[in-house]
Amino acid sequence: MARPSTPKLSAPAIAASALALVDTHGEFTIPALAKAMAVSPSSLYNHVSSKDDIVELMRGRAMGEIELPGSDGDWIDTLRQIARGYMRSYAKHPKLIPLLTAHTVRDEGTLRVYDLLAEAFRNGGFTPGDSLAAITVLDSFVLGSALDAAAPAQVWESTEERSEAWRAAIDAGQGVENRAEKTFEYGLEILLSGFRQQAGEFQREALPQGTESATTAGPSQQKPDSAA
Amino acid sequence: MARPSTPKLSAPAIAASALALVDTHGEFTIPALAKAMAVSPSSLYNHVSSKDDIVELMRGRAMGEIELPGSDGDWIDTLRQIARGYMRSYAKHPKLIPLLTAHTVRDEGTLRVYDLLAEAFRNGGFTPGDSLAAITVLDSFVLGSALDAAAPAQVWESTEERSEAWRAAIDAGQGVENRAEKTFEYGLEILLSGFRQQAGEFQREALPQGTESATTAGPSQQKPDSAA
DNA sequence: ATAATAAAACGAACGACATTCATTTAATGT
DNA sequence: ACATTAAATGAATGTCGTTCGTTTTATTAT
Repeated sequence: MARPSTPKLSAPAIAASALALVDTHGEFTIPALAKAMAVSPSSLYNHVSSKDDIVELMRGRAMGEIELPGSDGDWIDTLRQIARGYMRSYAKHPKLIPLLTAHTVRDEGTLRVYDLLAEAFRNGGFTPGDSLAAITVLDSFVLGSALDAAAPAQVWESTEERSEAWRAAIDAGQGVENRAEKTFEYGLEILLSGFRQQAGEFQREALPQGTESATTAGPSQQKPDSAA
Repeated sequence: MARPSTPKLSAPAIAASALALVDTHGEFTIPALAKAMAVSPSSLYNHVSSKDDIVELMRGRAMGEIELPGSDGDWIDTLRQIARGYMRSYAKHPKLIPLLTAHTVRDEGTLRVYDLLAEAFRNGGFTPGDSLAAITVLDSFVLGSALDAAAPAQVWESTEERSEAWRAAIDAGQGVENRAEKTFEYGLEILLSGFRQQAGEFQREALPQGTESATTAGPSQQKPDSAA
């Protein structure tokens, strides 16, 4: 076959098929992808420059589904929504994550997330240096959570030869709905509480006396206050 | 060459050479490893059953350097020491991490860490269910931090076309000594504070006073679920 | 001591993979 | 209409992970 009337391939189509392949089989290979698209392997290179390129396209596609909040609301709310959207984008394609971690980020949509995070922390009164640290912490947690959620058959199955406390924990986790998501929310609230507290300390330092005015950029949000 | 008087290979030696290769080149391949050991590629299979097997050996070697605390001290201190040791083991071999994330944990030394974590949280008064959530959160953060530290050329370089707040944060981070390590400590303390606070709430709930017995198990965290 | 067995190296070979290139044919622009 | 570009192809290349049969040497049992 030579050039067809209607093109069989395109960069987005390749990304979509590759993502579907990864979602089902956990890995993808050029021959397999070509077969899935009913095409010759070499044909792919008319639209894509390398396999890594395809991985980067998949990242963009997975991240494209994220809903980013405006910067109008409370900065903590903004952080929470970004982190959730980020995490959910990953959670939709668990098998993709190990591929992404081996490669450098180039996707514009992904980089845009860091802009919003930086602005949110600045709104919370963080210095640029503290913002970087906080962004890194949040990013690390989201990435780690995604990885953890992507490895279901990992540690969580091997109760052989393990401690009593560990087996009890595993047993308690059996049959819980959306455990990964709930766990993520749990850790996220801890981090947000820490950020909020730090922001409060900024304000206290800035004031002439030790008064706790919660009025300006207020810690308006309540602590998660578990079980009450 | 046939069987030599003194064996040129052994599983530990292969792991060591492979780890050295990964540390320097960021990747390793059977031919490259064989060449580094002055040996034929097929010879490796007399001591190792697959490439994944070698990866698992590398994990054990990297984790073997961890110093695990006894369970005598304060449970928060125990958690801190475990997390630090875990993180440092990873930090010594940053290039190794992307390889590990693609594979399931089998190494006994690594699994032992989860035993200690479970015991520490139980000592802190955590229910098994809450222990599992907390362990997962801590594990995710450590893993994500290690990944973040392993990707130096990642996001942190591209200040092109980014927001003002982001560029300011990046600038503030330039030239900081041990930024990754400091950032890890920062996030770790936030998490430990959250755990400590939750443990305090356990105790308060356990008191006979104004009891409002709420939830029984699970990551007793409720979504504050923001609007917008 | 000698014979049998297992261990440790090797080279050759296989199948899979990522990628390149020359070639063919169709669409597009002037 | 005609030149140029785009999109597919098959063939070919080099690498990689792995298996197998072979050879030589240690080790073990008798």
